[in-house]
Amino acid sequence: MGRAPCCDKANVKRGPWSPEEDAKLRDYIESHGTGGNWITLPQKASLRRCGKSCRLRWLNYLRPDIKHGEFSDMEDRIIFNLFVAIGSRWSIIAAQLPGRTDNDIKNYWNTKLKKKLKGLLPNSLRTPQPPAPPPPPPRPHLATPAPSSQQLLLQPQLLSPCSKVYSRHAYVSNYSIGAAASSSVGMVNSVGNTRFKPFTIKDEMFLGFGPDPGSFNSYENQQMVMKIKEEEKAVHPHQDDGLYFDQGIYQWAEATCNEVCFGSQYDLIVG
DNA sequence: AATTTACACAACCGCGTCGTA
DNA sequence: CTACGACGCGGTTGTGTAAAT
Repeated sequence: MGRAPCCDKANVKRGPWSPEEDAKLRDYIESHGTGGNWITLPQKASLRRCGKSCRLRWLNYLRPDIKHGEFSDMEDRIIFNLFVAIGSRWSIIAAQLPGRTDNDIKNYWNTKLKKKLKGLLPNSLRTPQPPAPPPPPPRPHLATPAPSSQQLLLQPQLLSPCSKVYSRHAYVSNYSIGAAASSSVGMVNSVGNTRFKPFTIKDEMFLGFGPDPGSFNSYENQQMVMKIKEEEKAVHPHQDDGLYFDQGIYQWAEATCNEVCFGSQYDLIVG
């Protein structure tokens, strides 16, 4: 016994929407709203379409605030960074890109961005994965050497407690994330409200995440971020902590980065 | 010019979740 | 507590079009 279909498929039109159907749906929603019930909407709007199809058409195409056209470099980075951090959670990623839909981003990722990323990875790290290389030498300027991503992959116990946020994708890919959410936990729990500032990273950069000093993982890094935070606070006394952090880190990253790069090899530091 | 292939994106499908009776 | 309906999400498929042969 399968699930009952959501509509009578025999009496419902499928396939591409005509301009007339678009106009009917748009007119109806603009004058009546969705009424909170997509199932009954097509009948009310005199459309021979499934309610689900109407919902999709409206949300992904007809909504007035939809942004069509090319993705910007900044949008590319946000998508890339979030995908590495949280995987294929398209709706969450879309929440960070005003005017873009989850479907749009998913298509864009599958058709373009994935290839773009693949082109940027060194041959040795493209799928299938080769045998594990020897671990990189410890970073000289860290008080305590951070585990390499390879080590993290092999020793998953090292990932707690913050691994919930910067998920397995980061370690498995052996590639960096360059995203700072205002709170590493908030990013997952209340992503809709999270200020998100993307930036690119380079090999020599060491980043901690989150405005809470406890989430940093090297003393030097913590000091650096706290310093930036204080400076930001002096300049923008009316903004809250999360924003100081994001702006400060962003500026720091910009100042440290000489060139823009995706997927630069990088040892992810887990707080 | 005709055909094939590759690509982009719109649309569908099925499942999980949530709210409600 | 349970059943049911509706919604939302992510994976997959379908379709139109441009590029290549």
